[in-house]
Amino acid sequence: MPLSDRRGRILAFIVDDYVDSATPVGSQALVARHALGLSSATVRNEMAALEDEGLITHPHTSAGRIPSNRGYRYYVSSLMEEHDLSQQERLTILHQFHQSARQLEEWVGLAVSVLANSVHNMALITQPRMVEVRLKQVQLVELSETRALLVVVTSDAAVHQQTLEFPVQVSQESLTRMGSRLNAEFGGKTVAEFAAKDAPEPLGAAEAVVVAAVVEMLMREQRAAVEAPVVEGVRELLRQPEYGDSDRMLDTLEAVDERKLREAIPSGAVGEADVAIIIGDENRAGPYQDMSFVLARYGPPSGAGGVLGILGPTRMAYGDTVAHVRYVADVLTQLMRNFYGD
Amino acid sequence: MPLSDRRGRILAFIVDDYVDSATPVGSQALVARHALGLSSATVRNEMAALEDEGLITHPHTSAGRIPSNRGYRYYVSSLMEEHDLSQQERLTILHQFHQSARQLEEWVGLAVSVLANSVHNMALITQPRMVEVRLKQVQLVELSETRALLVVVTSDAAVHQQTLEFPVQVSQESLTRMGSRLNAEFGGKTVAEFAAKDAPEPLGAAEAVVVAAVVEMLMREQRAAVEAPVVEGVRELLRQPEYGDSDRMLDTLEAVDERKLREAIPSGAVGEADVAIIIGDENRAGPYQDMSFVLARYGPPSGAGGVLGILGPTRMAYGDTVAHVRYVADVLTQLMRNFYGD
DNA sequence: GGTTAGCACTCTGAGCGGCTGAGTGCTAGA
DNA sequence: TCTAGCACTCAGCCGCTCAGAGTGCTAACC
Repeated sequence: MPLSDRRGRILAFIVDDYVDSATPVGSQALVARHALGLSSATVRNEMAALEDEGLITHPHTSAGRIPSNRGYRYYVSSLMEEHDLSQQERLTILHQFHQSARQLEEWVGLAVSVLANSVHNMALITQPRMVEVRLKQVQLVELSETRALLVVVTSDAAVHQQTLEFPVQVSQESLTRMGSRLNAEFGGKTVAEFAAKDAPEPLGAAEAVVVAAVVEMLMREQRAAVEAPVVEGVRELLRQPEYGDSDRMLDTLEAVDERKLREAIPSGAVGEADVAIIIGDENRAGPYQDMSFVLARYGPPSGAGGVLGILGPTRMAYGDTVAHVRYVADVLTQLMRNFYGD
Repeated sequence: MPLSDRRGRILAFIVDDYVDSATPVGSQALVARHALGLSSATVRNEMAALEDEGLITHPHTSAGRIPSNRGYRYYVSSLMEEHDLSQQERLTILHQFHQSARQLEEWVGLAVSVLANSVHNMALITQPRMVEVRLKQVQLVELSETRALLVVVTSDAAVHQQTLEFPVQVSQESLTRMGSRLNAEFGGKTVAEFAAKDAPEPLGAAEAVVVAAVVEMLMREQRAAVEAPVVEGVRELLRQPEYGDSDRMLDTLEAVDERKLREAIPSGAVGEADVAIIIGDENRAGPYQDMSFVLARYGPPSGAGGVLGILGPTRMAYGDTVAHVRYVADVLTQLMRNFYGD
C-alpha cells in the first residue's frame, strides 16, 4: 500500500541524502538539511515506521538509516520526479556526437563513453542487431590455393569474416563467380529462408563449404546477445566509496568483465518504450546483488537495435541517470534512423 | 664493474626471495633459507656493500632489503639463469591453442590470455601489422541512393569498412562495376604506389570519393601502432600485493587502459631476435615507473607482426616471465607462418 | 492523538601508548 | 676475514579511552 504523503517525502529525502553523501542519514541531519517543519523526534518515529515496512535499515544501532532495495524500488516507482536534461546538458552531449565521424561503430563507442562520463558510473552498450538479419552480400578473396577469406555483409551493416579451407583447389576467378552466384541466389534472405530453400542445382564441394559458413555466421549474428557488450567508465564506478576496499574492488572488476556481463545483462526487462531500472536482487545473477542497472533500448523500432545503459551501485542518482540514459538512447536512435533512412 | 661471485649470489637470493614473498628480506631469513655457509653478520656486511652500490635499499631502518631498479637490471643482465619451459608447460600452452579455431584474430586474443594466465600478470598484444600493407580487394555495397558501405581487405587479412556518402546517385550495378575497375587497377599496390600512380583516365566524382577513402584506410593501417593493444589479466596484475591499496589500484587501472598503453608501450626496445626487458624508470612514461615490461616481437620476420608481452610490477619473476613470453611468441609466429605459407 | 523535549544508552572510529619481533650497524674477538 | 654479541630502531598489532552521532523511550504539550 502507498505511504502517507509525509512518510513518502521523508523516504525520498533519505534516498536523496544517502545517494549524495554515501553515509547513513540520521534524523537530525535530515531536519537540518531539509527544513520540513518537523522535529527530529517525529522524523525518528516515521523512520521507525519506514523500517517496519522494510524500506530502510540501519547498519548498526547507533547509525543513521540507509534505503533498502525495496526502498529504492518504492522511490523509483512512486517518489522520484522524472526530469529531462537541461538544454546545456543536451548540447554538451550532442556536441560530442557531432564532433565525431559518422560510422555506426564509432557511434556505439561514443554513446557508451559519453554516458559513462556524464553520470560518473560504468556504462555499457550491446552491439546493434537486426531483429531479422538478412544476407546482404558475400565476397570471397583468395588467400592460397585451398584457402580463402569469406567476407559477409549483413543487413545491419555488420561485416563478418572467416577463413575457409576448401577440399579442392580454387582460384580468385572461381571464387568471384561463386560469390556472384550466391549473391544472386541468397541475397536479401534470412537464415530461416536460407534453410527452407532447396538447392536448385546440386552444390559443388567448395560451394557447400561457403554456404555452411554463411549460414553459421548468420545464425551467430541472429542469436541474441552473442557479442560481448562494450563497457566504459569502469574506473568511474570503482571510484565510488562502495568499492573503497580493494577486495570489493577486485570482485567488482570481475563482475563487470565484458564476458561476464554478456550473460548477465537483464535485457529481458528492457521494453520498447522506456527506461528499465533493475535494482539489486531484482536481477537474479549473483555478483550484481548490490548494484543496479538502468537500461534502454536504442535503434529504430523495426531496425537494428541494442541495449545501452548504466551499471552502478544501488546507491545511484536514479532520476538523473534515467534522464541521461534516455537522452543518449534517443540521440543514438535518431542517428541510426537518419543513417538507415528508416 | 661486476660484483664478486659471492656478492652476486647474495643479490640473486635477495631478488628471488623478494619476488617470492613481496616482503623485504633480512640477513637472517636469507641464511635460513639458502644454506650459503655464511653467518647473518657476514651477509649483513655484504648487504651494506650492495646498498652502497645502489643495487638494493631498505624502506626503513629496521627492515630487510629490497632490490632497486638498478638491482633488478643487474640481476636480469648478469645473474638470472634463463631457462626454457618444461615439457609440461609447453604442452599446456599448445593445448590451448590447438583447441581453438584457426582465425588470426582469435589467435591474438588467445595468445594474450594464455600468457596472462600462465604468468599471473597482465599480458598485452598489439594487432599484427604488415611492414608494407597492400590492397587486396575492394567491395562496395549500396546502402541508399547516395550512400554505400566500402569494404577493403588488405594483405594482412584485415577487413576495414566505412560508409561513404556520394555527391551523385549510385546503384549497386555501378558500384560493382566501380569495384571491379579499382580492383584491377590498384589490387596488390601499397599506398606509396597508389599515390605515385597517375590516373590513367579521369576519375568520376563517385570514384574519387572511393579512392580517397581507400587511401585513407591504407594509411591508417600502415601507420605504426594505431590500434590499441589487446589487454588481458588486469585482475591478475591488481591482485599483486603492490596494489593492495585501493588508490594505487585505481591509478594502475588508469595506467593499463588500452588507450594509454597504445602510446606508452616501449616497442622501440623490442628487437627482432629476443625478449626485451624494460625495468621501472627505464621507460620514460610516467605511470610505469614502478612496473616492468617484458616484450617480444611475434610474426614471421618479413610478414605481419606485432609485439606481445607482460606488464607487471618490477617485483616480477623475470626468468619465468621471459621464458613464457618467448615461447608464446614463438608459437604464435609458427601459427602465422603456417597460415600465410611464408 | 500527534508532536516534541529530554534523557539514557549504543556503537563506530579516531587517537594514543605499549609491546613484540624482525631487522640493522657496530665492535671486539677468533 | 668471519662471526658472536649487543644496543638500537621501527612497523604493526593490541587494547584502551573518548568523542560524536544516532537511536528508542517516556513524559509533557498543544
